[in-house]
Amino acid sequence: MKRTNGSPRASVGRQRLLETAGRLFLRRGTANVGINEVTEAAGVARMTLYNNFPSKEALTIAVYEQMAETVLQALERLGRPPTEAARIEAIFDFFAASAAIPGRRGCPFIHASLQEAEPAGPIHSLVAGYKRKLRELVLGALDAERGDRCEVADQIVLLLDGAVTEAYIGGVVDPFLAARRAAATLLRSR
Amino acid sequence: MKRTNGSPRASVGRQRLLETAGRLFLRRGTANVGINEVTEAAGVARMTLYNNFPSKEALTIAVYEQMAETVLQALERLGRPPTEAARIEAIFDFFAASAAIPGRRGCPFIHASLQEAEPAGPIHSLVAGYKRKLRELVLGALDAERGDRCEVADQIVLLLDGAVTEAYIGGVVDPFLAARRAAATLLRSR
DNA sequence: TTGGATATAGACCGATCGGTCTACCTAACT
DNA sequence: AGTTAGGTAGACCGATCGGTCTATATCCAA
Repeated sequence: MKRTNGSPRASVGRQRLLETAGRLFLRRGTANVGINEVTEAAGVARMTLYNNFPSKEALTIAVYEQMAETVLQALERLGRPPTEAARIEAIFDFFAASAAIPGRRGCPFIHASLQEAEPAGPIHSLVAGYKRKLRELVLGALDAERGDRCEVADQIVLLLDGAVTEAYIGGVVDPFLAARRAAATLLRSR
Repeated sequence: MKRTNGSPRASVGRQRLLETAGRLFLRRGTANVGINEVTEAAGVARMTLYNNFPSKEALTIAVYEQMAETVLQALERLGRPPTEAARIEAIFDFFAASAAIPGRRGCPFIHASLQEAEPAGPIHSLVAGYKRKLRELVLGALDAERGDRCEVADQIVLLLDGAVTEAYIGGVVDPFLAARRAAATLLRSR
């Protein structure tokens, strides 16, 4: 066999497929990107996809699982600035930079969920889990003594969702400016 | 001819198609609902669709144009409660009720935009226009003397977007409660 | 060197899609 | 009564999709 040691799952083709599919799905949506396009862009044979994933749906799920891990890890790597306001600002910085990348279509996870035909299913569960973890992360960035921590965390998540969405849609001129100022006001008025 | 008076465009089949397609598109997305399903559900022949619209895309645009008109008219029909706070509350009531309808998948316009393969195009323009008009409507509900009207309007739109989205995703337990309280705080801290 | 697992290109399949065409029916106006 | 526009049912078309199969090439380990 080719590799005696190391997980056979960690093939180079598999990782290339995950990265390429992720990039294409982000820009056009899971349903609008075909198997042929993914494999060709990844420089991989179509059979390599089906040797690593049982179906396109399985590839899709793996793509967004990895993407969620990557995003949450990047957020944790922001560290812990000394003040609550700075910690929240850093989170807004992260998502503002992310939303500004050309080709972005709002939150990639919401995009994935809205591409599905049915509202339930593994992708929807994955996205719900990601958003809950994001909320936990925001909660952890708030001062522990704060009595309204939970509500403020919810509110900041809503502002993030709204800002990322409007950065794509364009109904609000500078959504991240508005969202940051709103968050600052909410933090101040404890 | 069948009808000498009245616009021939206002055919019964055309309106049935718009309503049926709107209902199906809302629940499953424009790309996940086929022409056959729309015409069968509308109780209309496939040719009736193509006698009233040049293509599925044209039907889709007409559906969301009518939907935007309907939503904005319903919001204007909320009237003008005496206080600013009550006017904003009424808007949140409207969207909370709308988001609670079974089968809803967040904002229907964002859903439509994210179903498209490409980020530009008529649907995206339509959605951007709708969101701008929504922002204008919120702006009009704020006290005229308020110096921070524009920013607060932006912020409330972000909260609405976030709440409608999370009502679908489920990452926040009671998104409209959090959004209302955030809006109240922002209004108070002028 | 050889055996065996992996990757490759590409033909192939059935299903579905948007869209067209045709033949027929119905019902209102002259 | 006859004309005619609009609606209907359904066969049909080309394109695309996800997925399978096969024959060939590659390369590591024994």
